[in-house]
Amino acid sequence: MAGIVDVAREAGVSTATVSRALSGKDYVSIETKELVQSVADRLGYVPSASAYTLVTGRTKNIGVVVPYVDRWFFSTVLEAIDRELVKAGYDVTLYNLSSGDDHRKSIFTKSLPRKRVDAVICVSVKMSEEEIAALTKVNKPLVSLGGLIKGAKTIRINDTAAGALATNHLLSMGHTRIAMIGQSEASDNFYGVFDVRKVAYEAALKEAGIEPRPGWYRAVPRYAISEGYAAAKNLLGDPHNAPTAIFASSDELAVGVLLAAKDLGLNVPADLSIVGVDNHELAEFFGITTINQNVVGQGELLAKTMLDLLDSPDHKVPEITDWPIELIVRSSTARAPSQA
Amino acid sequence: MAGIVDVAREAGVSTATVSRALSGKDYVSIETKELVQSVADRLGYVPSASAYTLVTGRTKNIGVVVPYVDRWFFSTVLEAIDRELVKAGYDVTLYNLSSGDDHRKSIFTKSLPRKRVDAVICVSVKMSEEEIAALTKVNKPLVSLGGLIKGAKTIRINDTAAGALATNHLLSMGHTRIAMIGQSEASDNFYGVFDVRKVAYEAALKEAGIEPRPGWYRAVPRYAISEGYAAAKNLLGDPHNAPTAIFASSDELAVGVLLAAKDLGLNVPADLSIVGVDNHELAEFFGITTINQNVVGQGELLAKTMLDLLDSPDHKVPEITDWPIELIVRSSTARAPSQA
DNA sequence: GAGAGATTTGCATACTTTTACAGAAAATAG
DNA sequence: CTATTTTCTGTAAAAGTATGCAAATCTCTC
Repeated sequence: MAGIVDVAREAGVSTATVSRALSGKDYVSIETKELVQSVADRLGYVPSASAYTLVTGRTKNIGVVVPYVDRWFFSTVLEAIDRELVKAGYDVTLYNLSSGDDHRKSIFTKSLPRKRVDAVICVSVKMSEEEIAALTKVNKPLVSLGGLIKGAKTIRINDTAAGALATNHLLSMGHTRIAMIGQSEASDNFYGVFDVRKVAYEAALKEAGIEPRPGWYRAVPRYAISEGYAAAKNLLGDPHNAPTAIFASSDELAVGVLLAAKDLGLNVPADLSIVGVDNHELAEFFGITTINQNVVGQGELLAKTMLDLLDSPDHKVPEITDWPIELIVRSSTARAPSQA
Repeated sequence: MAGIVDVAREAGVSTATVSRALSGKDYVSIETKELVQSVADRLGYVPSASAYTLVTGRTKNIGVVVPYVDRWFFSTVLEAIDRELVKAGYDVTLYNLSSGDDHRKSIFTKSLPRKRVDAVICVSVKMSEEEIAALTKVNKPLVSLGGLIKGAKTIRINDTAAGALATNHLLSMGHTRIAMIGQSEASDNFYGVFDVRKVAYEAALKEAGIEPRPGWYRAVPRYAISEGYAAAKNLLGDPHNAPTAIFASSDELAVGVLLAAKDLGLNVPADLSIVGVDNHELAEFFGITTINQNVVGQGELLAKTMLDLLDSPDHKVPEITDWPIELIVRSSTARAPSQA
């Protein structure tokens, strides 16, 4: 457990010189620098992070708040964020909201403001007014992905555009019987997109002169293959009154739809067109037409935005950045079957 | 930015009393306690983590090292670990080795020893001798999942038993033409199980008097549906010389095998039996016979073991704990087809 | 009422590092 | 060769909290 005084004594210099030699950001002769360096190595000296933080106020640590970590979107974006931050010399501590509501409070009132982190990144978390206030009060940079946090820089995809893009793609191919599977507002943690995409889907239908049928929107609690499968089985159950196209709010749901269709003997895309969202790895494998939202890219931009903010806190970043989306057409969509 | 001195002044007591009142672990009258509490609340005082750490030596923070975070096993186990640690009042900082090799070194030589964490948990990471030495030198509790780290408490499933269990299940149903798909040693980070399970599979075959065919073991770089699909297409390509059963080293691979079989017009389990490993959510959905390793349970035990160690460092924990596994028979395995 | 014990508080120190300040030595300019 | 600037190093003062020690108050008991 060698401290800075040990290496100072051993090297025959003051602790100030040791500090300067190792940080390398001030005048120090080349010889002493090398001497100190070698002594530090020999003693296995590593500066104490807490002392560093106490005196500088910087932690070199960023908090990342997520609703879950064991779901595709979040683990993927977390990986991307981590990679960027780590490149810049930051550690990341994880604040997982799914660990329980009682814990949630302590995250926002204790952990986050406790000078543990230099900044916080929120990924699709729904926060209360007080929580936002608690965070902004301590005056830490705050950027957010997806969720809408007043006063924080936010990056998101335009879910209205996404819903319209998917629906219009199907409409343009002659479909009029279009159903949708989206996420229900199941969790307090997750800033879901359930509503926005649904509204866009319905608006696009109306624009085309089609009245949306209430029974053709299905809300599922999670983006999982099994959920998409069950919902699709339901939607497609009655062959005489089934949609010819399904817009699934995630690719995992879309895969479930595809499998359900196969099990029902339906031909995709001849009998049923499917479009998903995400450009998940599975979408490529199953040939599913999807809306690419490049989750990794979003995570990287998020992290870079945060680093910018950290470098120059006064640097004005636009409040909301819309991340581009694009339709990727694969083999799960085709023209609507001619009305038999 | 109220400090302890501010609340002390405001409450008309000493900082020592404030500290004791808020920590609640020493004599302090009920009135002063409440007074201090209310003043602290009013001022929005939260103790500085770095000052606390500096004086106590404890960080209330645990480092978790993973090879990746965006893969099922790791995000699942991470979620479980986090939940347990958070319950006990610890934060977790994430050290993701996939962020690059240059960064990897700094994790083990800088971040981890820098008194940032009270302990470290390693999940299936392959570590060099020096890395282990660097960690044990700083004398921090270290527990490991899966990987084999000399001197650290390790929890793992017995992969030899897993390989034997799967293979024997197939043998017991009369299969003699059994192939296997496993993970290749692709990554420097990941302490893979490729070898152990393969050896067990071959041993079980030999024990049954069957000589394993080299071409019937396929190594894939990742546990992904697409990889399993491709490997299976390959294995099953020649109908006259195809296996009647495939042991896939993960359920995701097994799903890929299942889909490949379907595409080839094979009936599962009549024509082909499949057994996976993990008891992944998908295994239940697809009805795949698998070896349940209860990843969540492993993560929880891992975290609890760590907490035990933190409470009583001298408390002897067995070096290696074998986590129980069990065969879950579903509809993907059946007796071997009678030799036509 | 006195002594023993329990309870309550304050004083002062320690934890480890960075950095402003100042002074000394070396380099450069005129 | 002096005056100025640049380079180098040390001294000392923070940063914010926990805690050992001592002093003071209170509660009993005999």
